[in-house]
Amino acid sequence: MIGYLGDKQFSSRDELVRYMREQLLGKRKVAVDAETHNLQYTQPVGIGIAASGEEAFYFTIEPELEDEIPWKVLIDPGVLKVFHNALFDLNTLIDFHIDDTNIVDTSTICRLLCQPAKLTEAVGRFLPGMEVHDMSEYISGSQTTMELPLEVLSRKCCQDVMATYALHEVLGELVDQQYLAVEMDIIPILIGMSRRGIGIDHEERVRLEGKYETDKVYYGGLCKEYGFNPGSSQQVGYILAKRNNLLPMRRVINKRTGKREVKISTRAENMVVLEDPLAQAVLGYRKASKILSTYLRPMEIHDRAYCRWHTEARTGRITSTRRNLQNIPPEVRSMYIPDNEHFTDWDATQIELRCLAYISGDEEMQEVFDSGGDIHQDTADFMGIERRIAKNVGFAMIYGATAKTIMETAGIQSRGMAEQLRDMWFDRYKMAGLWIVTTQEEGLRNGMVRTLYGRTLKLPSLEEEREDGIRRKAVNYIIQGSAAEIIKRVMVKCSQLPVVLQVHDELIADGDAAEGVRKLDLDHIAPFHIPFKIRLMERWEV
DNA sequence: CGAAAGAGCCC
DNA sequence: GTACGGGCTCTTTCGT
Repeated sequence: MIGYLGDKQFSSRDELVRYMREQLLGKRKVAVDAETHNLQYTQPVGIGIAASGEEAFYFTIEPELEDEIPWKVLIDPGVLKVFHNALFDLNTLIDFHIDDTNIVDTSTICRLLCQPAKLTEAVGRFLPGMEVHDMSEYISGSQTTMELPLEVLSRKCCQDVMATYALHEVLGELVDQQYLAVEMDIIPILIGMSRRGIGIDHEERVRLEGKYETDKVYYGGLCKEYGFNPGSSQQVGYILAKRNNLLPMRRVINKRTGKREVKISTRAENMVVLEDPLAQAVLGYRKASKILSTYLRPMEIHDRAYCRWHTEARTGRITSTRRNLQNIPPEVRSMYIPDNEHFTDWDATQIELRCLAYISGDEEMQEVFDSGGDIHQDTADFMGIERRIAKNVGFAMIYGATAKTIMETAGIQSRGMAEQLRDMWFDRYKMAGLWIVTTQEEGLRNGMVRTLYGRTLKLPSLEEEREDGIRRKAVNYIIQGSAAEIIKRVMVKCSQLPVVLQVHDELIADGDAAEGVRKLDLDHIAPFHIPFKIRLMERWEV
């Protein structure tokens, strides 16, 4: 079936096909949207194509695929294909071998412009008068698009592509084209990673499950003897309080009931210091059950590990979802195995502090990095403290931590001591310190900051967040966002390698890619030096 | 049943 | 009297 939305009338299908041929073939740019069975990724049921903001065509996808026109257009690298959320559409259309080199994505453009990325919202803002609808207006919950009358789906899809086309006309030129190109190059890479997945050694998985199951049963049994569920922080809090353990209390207003409540915090950081063996049992239980329920059990039903990659993090970071593979604890990494004997791992060493050194223009810090020194050791030597603590202070600076949190995370006795450490850090790295302060002020004034490559990151407003929170974000967004965009450029440069995983400052490829990585000269990808540490391993190691 | 809260895993 | 940036997922709890 072919659908049409526009102001033409056709007396026959042949006439429509003829017209469509005229309108679509030979165009340099079209907007595309795929409709799927449901809101999860599945098979596409139809695609919409528009070569203008005024009319669009809809093709149902049938087994015979008799209509060759959409595919002729979509496989052509000479045609710019505009999507709104290309990551989704290209993934659903993967079996049709759509060209993915000449694409652009209006949702990414919206995000780069700090505008709402949802199609209905973006259209509402930039194309008032254009009609688009959210799928939720048509279907709810478990319903599928299949249950919609064809005409309704066709009309909706046509409206979406027309809007996407128009949105690109309006916004396309407003963003930095080079920056946009990197974002677009990332999309096929992420799809490739999503589809490739990672091998699982199920024998190893079973071994690990046995180990943590034993722990869980043991600690769980201990708690059961005392009649409470260690999985319930509420029960844990009451029991431990009754046994005279000192834990922090929080007075909080329950959002649902509006009543004031006192809550006992049973977080691990609060409980490790307790003498009570029951507290330690709870911690043992939590550790084991976390690893079982989040990292081991869910893999039982899967041959390989797959996740979906996204680019919507506020700082421009890439994230992994639907079985997050970016937070696998070292304890269970051994169950991930390569398809080709090895994994090759390369990571950008201390990329965030290097960003800070470069962006702030801090010469002391740059000097340490340029001479191949160890920044944390340098800090430690200057301050006369352990490296571990110096490292903590360094991170605290990037995160904008207060003296109190430095004290807690670095395990320092007094608050005064933590303040002293922070002051010494400012003294050692004067420019960086100055930059942090001025960045906070500018962030507060402008409501946004800019990264290394010029991406604008919006900060929360004073209505949404306290001033000190905004100050911290101003600094951190620049550092984290800049590191993220460097890594994205690295990924694009590594696009010929079989990369299976990205963990923020680290990439992992299947097989021995060490030589391939070395050849790419990644150390000079940014305007400053970033050494990449390359490792070859037989399974995912720590 | 779903949302919120609390916890804990990663960089 | 004062919460460290960005993520994701799991379990419990509680109101509907």
